[in-house]
Amino acid sequence: MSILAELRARVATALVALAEGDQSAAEFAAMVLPSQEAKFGDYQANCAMPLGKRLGKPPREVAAAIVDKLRITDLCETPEIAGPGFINLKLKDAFVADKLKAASPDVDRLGVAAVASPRTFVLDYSSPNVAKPMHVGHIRSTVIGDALYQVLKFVGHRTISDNHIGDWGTQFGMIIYGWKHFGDEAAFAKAPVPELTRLYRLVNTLVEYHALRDEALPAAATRVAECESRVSQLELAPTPADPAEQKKHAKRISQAEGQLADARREYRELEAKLNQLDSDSKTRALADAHPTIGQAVLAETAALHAGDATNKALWQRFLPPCLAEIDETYQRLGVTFDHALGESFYEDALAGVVEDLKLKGLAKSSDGALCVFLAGQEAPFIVQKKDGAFLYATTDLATIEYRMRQWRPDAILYVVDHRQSFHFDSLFATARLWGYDNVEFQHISFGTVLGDDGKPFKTRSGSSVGLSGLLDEAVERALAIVSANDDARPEPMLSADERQIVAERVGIGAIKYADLAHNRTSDYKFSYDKMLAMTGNTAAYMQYSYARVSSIFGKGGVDPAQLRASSATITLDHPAERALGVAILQFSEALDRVVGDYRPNYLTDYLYDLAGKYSSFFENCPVLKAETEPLRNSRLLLCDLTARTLARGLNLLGIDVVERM
RNA sequence: GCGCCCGUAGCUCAGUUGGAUAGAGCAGCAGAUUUCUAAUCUGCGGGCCGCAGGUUCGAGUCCUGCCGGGCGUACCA
Repeated sequence: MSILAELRARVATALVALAEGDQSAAEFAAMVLPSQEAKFGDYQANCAMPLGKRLGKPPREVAAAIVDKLRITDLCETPEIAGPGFINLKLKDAFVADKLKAASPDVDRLGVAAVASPRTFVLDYSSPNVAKPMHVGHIRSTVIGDALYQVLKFVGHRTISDNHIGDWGTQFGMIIYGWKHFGDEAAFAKAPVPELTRLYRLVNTLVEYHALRDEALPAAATRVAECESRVSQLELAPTPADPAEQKKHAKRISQAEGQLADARREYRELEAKLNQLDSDSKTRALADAHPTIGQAVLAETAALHAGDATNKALWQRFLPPCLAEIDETYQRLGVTFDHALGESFYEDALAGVVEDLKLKGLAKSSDGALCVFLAGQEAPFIVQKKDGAFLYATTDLATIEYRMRQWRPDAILYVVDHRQSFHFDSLFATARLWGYDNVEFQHISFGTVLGDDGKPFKTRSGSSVGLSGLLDEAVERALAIVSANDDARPEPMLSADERQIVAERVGIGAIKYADLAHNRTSDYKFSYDKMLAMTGNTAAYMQYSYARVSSIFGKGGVDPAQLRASSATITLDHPAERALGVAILQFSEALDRVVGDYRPNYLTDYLYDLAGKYSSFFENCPVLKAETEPLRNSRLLLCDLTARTLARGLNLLGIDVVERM
């Protein structure tokens, strides 16, 4: 149990008589939190104020009553009542020291106990589309999902990761169409994935061309016309006499003008895009030669789904090299999955899902499509198109059915970007109506990765940035930094091979850490310079902190394993030693917070704070040159615990450390 | 139109579910290196937490209304 949990339990016990019942006591006990400032102790109980309100007694009096009932002399100094009724709790140095000593030999878990009642989690993350190159958004899903998986597992839950690969969608119709019309057997034999990517891009461009010309551009033109007429209508309308109405009227006009400007800009952008495609004579010729390519692609997809022998054979031929390519990326990221059941896995279940939804009266026909209409939602959740084809809504429902039957999870987490929140709201609501109302569904949504311009991260030419190129660049930059730094030393300490290993870990770590350190719900700007910075909350800084702590053992000729097993004790006389010691013990609290909100950035924040506490300790407390042998050993034990906490924390985030850098 | 998310220092971002004087890094200024990794550390300056009300012992955090931005919104995923 974490110190926080222990303190809450003690406070809850003290509160039972005061707060009318166990449940209420636990509620108020939850108001025990770590203190923000050292002068307020290590933890504070904030429950006396609201409780005083409820009991109609002065909060300080209530606080005194709580303190009177509190049995914590084994953990804390005498509690202090401050301000309006805060109860400040300061841990006894001896308690902290003993707990650290007890955690020290626990090499893997650092004294972190497994949860008392484990739950079963299915985690759905990464989910790339086969044949469509992976991009930054996939990294974020992969990295956040993997971190949550590792943390949940570490704290003792049963975890199942399942990579829901998109291997059955329209993109395959594109590739099949592309292969039949533009395929190059020799190129495929030589390098299958690049050839398939070429076909995907080509067909996608042609489909886009026609969609642009026949639908998007005319629609934009209509919108411009609508906006124009609205503006002129408003301008012609009589100005109201009432000043307040006048203001509203003026605002409406300016809003309409703003919308008009937006519509015109959008039209110009689409027009420019079309012109660009038009000006490429090759693209233009191909587009003219394939006027109904959009429908044809859907037809190829439908044929695949219907079991067409040719298309199925092509699918079976194309899938393996695509999966191999994706696996290569996972290998580089150090990510593995328990299962990778793609969309195609559910092919046979889809008709049954729809049938069952109809049978239960949940799905109704509307405009020829089978829809689930949900309370409070205008747009229906479509489970079968009017042409008979199934959608990802159908697959997702079939997936829920399978996962519930197969693994009986308490929770299913989907790590998918925030733009799909509407889909997941509908999916979860439908699943509950369907009978899966006893499971926690969570859309672990995350924000968009932006470029320097504040727009979604793209290359200069506007295409999305390929994943491997992204990793390559990070590693390349890391190598330059590592080398420059090492060269600047009086005597360089790293061999060329070592530099390469360090660069790989620092570079990949930088990208992962940047994804994890930001609050997942917000967008963030992708910047190599920032993520590879040696100061601030970055992987490089954390890895450096680790290397710095670790080096002490080599320098001092100390074997950490022997030290842990020895009778050496820990003393916490210096404030920096004490602060570091308390921080180490709070590792499990950080993990609890990650699990509570599914937010890995609580762990990065914790690790950054821990590294800061270590820096302060490092500045103030000589370790190898400590005045006495016991003090030296005590400090070495702190260093060892710090190093292992940093390494374990980073490891849970999927980031590797190095001993020297 | 409707729905969801966001607005915190010049910039990039945190903010422990309502707690005490709002924090980091970068950038700026001033310091620390015969030292255990200076890829570091210490200090200073910098804030009507978008605006206006409300809820209460207490609001960056909750509610309402505005302003500004992003995303989504019937057969792609």
